[in-house]
Amino acid sequence: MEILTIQDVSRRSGLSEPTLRYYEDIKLVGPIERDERSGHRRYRARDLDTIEALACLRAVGVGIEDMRTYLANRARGREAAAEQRDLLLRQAVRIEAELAAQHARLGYLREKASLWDARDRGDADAEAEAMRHVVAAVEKLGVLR
Amino acid sequence: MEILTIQDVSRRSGLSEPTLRYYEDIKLVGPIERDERSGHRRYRARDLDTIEALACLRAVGVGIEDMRTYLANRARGREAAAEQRDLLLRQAVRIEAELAAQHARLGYLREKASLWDARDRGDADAEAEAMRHVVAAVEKLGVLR
DNA sequence: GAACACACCTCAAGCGCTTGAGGTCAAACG
DNA sequence: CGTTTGACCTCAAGCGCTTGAGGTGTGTTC
Repeated sequence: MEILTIQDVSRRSGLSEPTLRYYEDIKLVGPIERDERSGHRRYRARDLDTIEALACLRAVGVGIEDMRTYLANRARGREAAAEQRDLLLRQAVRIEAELAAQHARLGYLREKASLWDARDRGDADAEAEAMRHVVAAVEKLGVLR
Repeated sequence: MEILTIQDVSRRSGLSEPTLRYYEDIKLVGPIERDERSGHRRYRARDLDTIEALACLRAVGVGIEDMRTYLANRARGREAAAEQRDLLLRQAVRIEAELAAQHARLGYLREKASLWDARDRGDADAEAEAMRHVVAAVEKLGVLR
């Protein structure tokens, strides 16, 4: 029955100390026990388990409300397994879309950079060429119109 | 010399109306002319040009301060071309890193989903197997320690 | 025993927007 | 000619944290 400081938990979970305090404020975790004298947070191993799971979800861009749902499903166990799976699959689909978007963004940046590179070198032909590539990349970005 | 409403600009740039107002508030663009009677914003073609450029930068995750730098470089023209190119390349590198991170995230979500799927089906063997995959995926996520 | 470092605490403000409430103006309808 | 519709306005609060200020507690050093 080990006791962990907020620093320990921060290091092991990858969440910052303010984030850990924040998660407690909004009752996503805890309430966490406190040291009588100092008022400092004292985490238990069970708290760490939960927090590590949340850290993974956060890393994949899951929002607070979905985290609450996740914890609730987890508490219900096998009974809510199908819902849990679907929640995770929906997130996976989201990430796939973002992945495609990132590719388009990268293309745009590279083309735009080479446009300014051509300008820097004073190469008018390369500049005109790069301009066309930028226009094409912007289309893929799907942002304008 | 066409006049554009905020709605026009929103549609063409892909930025929401509140975002356009916000950008004016923080003096990233404008000040934009107003209709005498109604006080509504009236955009000119030059405004739209700037805003479209900002929309692309925003789409690729460039922050407000870097946008300011970008606009300043652009105003300086060829003279600041090298700086402009470097700013864009730095962003490209950032996106590449995020791309790799997204792959890891996607892997984690897929494995975790199949873990809960196994639980849902009550397949203990598949569950144990999926658990190992999850652990491996978490490593790649690089979040816990 | 005083002074320091260090980990922790709380509280408030900032980021880059989004959402919503509440109100104004202009044209169109009955 | 009153009213509805629609696009616009401003202002305030919310999101999910991060950053910073200002203060307390504990353990080590001189």
